[in-house]
Amino acid sequence: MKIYDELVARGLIAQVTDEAEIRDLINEGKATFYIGFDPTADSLHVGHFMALCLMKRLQMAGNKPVVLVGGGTGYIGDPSGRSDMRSMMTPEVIQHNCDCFKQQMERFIEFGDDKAIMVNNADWLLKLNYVDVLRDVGACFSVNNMLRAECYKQRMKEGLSFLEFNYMIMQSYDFYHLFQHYGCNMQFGGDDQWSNMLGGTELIRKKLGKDAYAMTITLLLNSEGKKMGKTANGAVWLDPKKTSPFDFYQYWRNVGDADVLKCIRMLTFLPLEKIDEMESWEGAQLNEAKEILAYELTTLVHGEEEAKKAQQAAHALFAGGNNDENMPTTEIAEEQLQDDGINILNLLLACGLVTSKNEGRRLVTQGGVLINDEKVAAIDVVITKAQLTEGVKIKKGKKKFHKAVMK
RNA sequence: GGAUGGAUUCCCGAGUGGCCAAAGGGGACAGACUGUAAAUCUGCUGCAAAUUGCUUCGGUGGUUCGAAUCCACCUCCAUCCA
Repeated sequence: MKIYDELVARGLIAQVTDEAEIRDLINEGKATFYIGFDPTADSLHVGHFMALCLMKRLQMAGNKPVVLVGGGTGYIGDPSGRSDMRSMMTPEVIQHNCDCFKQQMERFIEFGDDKAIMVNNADWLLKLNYVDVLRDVGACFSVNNMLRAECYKQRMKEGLSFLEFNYMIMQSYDFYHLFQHYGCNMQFGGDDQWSNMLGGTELIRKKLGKDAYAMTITLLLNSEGKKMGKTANGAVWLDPKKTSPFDFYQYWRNVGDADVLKCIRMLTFLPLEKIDEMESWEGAQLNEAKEILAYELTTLVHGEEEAKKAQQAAHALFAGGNNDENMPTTEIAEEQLQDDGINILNLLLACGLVTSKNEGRRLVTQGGVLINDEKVAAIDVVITKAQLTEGVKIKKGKKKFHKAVMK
């Protein structure tokens, strides 16, 4: 099966400008394609992960990836799919984020002279002269058309600044620039980028009279139609310091039944035949599929060793074992004790399991805290120094485990 | 530049002088049921201390015994007019 058909079979492709052309191009490894990443944080997250995988797949098929970090567009902020204006980032922050991105990407994509390259649009965007740009590319854009673009629809109701309105133009300019200087003939991106990407192909056609192509990746939505990779605490990060491999593993281990197969298909590199076999699994059997999903993805992002550790830790905790080797641990210092013990609320707080004593109080009252597998009955329970020296296992709710020991 | 409306606790959204830590919904969290799923039901949702104190309703001042609520100024946003 050729790469294009594989992408289709995996459900990765959302929209394309010209299917026949694109199929030939990437099947024959003749595409030089770019994907843009806006440096809005100091780590990539699951949303970017799909794009990285896609780049990897295309690279394996002989195509040349161009990673574009939005050091320049970061100054503007993409209004697509946002309901409010992004707070402006300082140049220092943008630069720092770009650097972090680069480090993380090197895990996934092979960079090198004839392989993938990374560029930063700050290198050309920041030098632009306003009037020149207006004359040069501004003339090619119809405001009427831009206003019709899906990415601005929502913001038309809530207010859209001129700054953000220009995001599409900057992104289009990027494509135009890459087309000319790097022979980049194709752009990939999330489906929410569709109109921005079309802006680029239009610009290239108008300025150069040549065809360039665009293709969007299906957004990874769960069965409720929400973007995956987001939790209440924010995104699921690829940086192990921001989302531990265990938490990363658990995120995928806990996806809904309806979403497992879709995730496996879209995100893992397992052969399609194997995935098709899983299609018939149902009920509790899907738990197996979830483990496969979690293991595969953790391996891709954090390496096999970390994936194994995470899986073992999960088995130990949920399958009733007592192995607490890989449990997150907090060390309690002598001065945190009072009369050779620590109150349960203070302990929860010290371990970062609650953000306030009130929250801890609620939790304990509702029976949500277990120490060494025994329910904590009252808020005035004290954990003794002797217990802490042994190490205590704290269970918060159903899925959060933590260990506390004396320093 | 002018007119009008608006800014409330994580989000949406009530509240228009004391009974307001602030209705209702969503989300989050916890419990029951389960398969570390979904659905459902229950509880819970500012901070601290035993029924009390402290901080909160865009910002700064003011009126009042008492302000989310009234007044002044400021900031930001939307709609209409230019």
